Amino acid sequence: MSSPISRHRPGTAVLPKGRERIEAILDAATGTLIDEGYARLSTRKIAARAGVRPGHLQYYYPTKQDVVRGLLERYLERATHAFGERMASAGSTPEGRLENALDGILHDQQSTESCRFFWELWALAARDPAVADAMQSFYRAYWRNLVAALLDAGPELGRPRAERRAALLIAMLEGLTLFRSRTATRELPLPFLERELRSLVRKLVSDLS
Amino acid sequence: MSSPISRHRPGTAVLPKGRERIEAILDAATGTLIDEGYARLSTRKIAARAGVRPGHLQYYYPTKQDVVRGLLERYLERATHAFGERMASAGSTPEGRLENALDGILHDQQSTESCRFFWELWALAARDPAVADAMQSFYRAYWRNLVAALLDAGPELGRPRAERRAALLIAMLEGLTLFRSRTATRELPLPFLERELRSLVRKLVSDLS
DNA sequence: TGTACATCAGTGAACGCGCGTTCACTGATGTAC
DNA sequence: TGTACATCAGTGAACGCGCGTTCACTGATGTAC
Repeated sequence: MSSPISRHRPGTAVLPKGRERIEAILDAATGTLIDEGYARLSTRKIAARAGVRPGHLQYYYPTKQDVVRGLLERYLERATHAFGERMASAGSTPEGRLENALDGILHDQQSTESCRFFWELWALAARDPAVADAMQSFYRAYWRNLVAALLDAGPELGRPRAERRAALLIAMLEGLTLFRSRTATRELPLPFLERELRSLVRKLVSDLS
Repeated sequence: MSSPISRHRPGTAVLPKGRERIEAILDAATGTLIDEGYARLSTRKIAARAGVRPGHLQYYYPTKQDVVRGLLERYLERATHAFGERMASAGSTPEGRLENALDGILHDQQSTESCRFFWELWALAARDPAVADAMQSFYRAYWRNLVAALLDAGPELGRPRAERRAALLIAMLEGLTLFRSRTATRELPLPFLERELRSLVRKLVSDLS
């Protein structure tokens, strides 16, 4: 859960009203980060968007850095949770579960917002150790889930190979975000790319060479 | 070549001294972008680093946006050129050339600076259409080169399939930058990842399914 | 149930700062005759 | 070769602005008795 550092004492109580404010602030911060990027993100904009006075923001988050860390924590927690749910549900075969997970990831990527959000985070992680830590633990969870899914679908792979392939798969999926929007080339339509990706995943699960 | 917009008239001449200044300014801007990120990049820092007065910067680049576009143009031109050279040289077999290109890319990724630079660019491209355009034409060139290399090494692939696989390969390579530094998980050592990547590339070249 | 008090939530003015950019100006360099 | 002039390069002060944060303060809400 998001744990703001209050103005007065770190362990101070937060009433329902306060909890709502915190959510509003993190929503506003996330929205502004996505809409305008970190370079244009300011505490005053966040405050305005959250319907709060500039000075009041400091009551919940003493510094700008704290807000960013707060929103990051909340976002990644939710993402990790959603991913776990997706993997757990929709049982059927192991291969089917893997496909499900893939569907979910690719679906998330369709939103420009979530792509933008991660692009900002990658840049941010290079500057702020706390962001880097959060990202790392997010990717670790992501990776472990994928390793498990690969091993489930192809137990004969062996753990080391599954671990490497899961990492490559994540790299590819993250890199694919660049082919959304206009960053990378758009000469080849995404649906074809996705089909090729799925067949590649099938290879990653079965090929032992 | 970098084409600055002078203060007085767009088509104005640039003397040797001016050309040196421009290089110094772009060097300073690139360095600051890498060291501090776009969020902390300021014209005054660039000017200071380039050994130029704040007001003088505007003589060569009227706005901050112009400097950024200038440095981007220069950087991507150089990168494209270097990549082309690498592909052209070191003849031997088509497979060998592909390996060479791969070596070059992976080698570049070893520098934290170049990773950081691209992370900034991805975030930036989402905000500035000019940056997005530059990135897109860069990736298009990159992609075309890779398609040619794949077809060279495995003509039986056919162009459409080679195009898709080249795109996936680029996505994976770009995504791999996240496994450098601390952004993604570091539990599995990179050399192993790279070995797996190379064997995957061999599959991409030969597998027709 | 009413009162007193501690705690939580919110306000408004102000601070000092670095920013991007402008502008009138001076100096240096090239060019034409 | 010397001079006059156009052009290029560089200076320094100043502008208005939005920023992150502080602080003394007020209002609202919960809690103990």
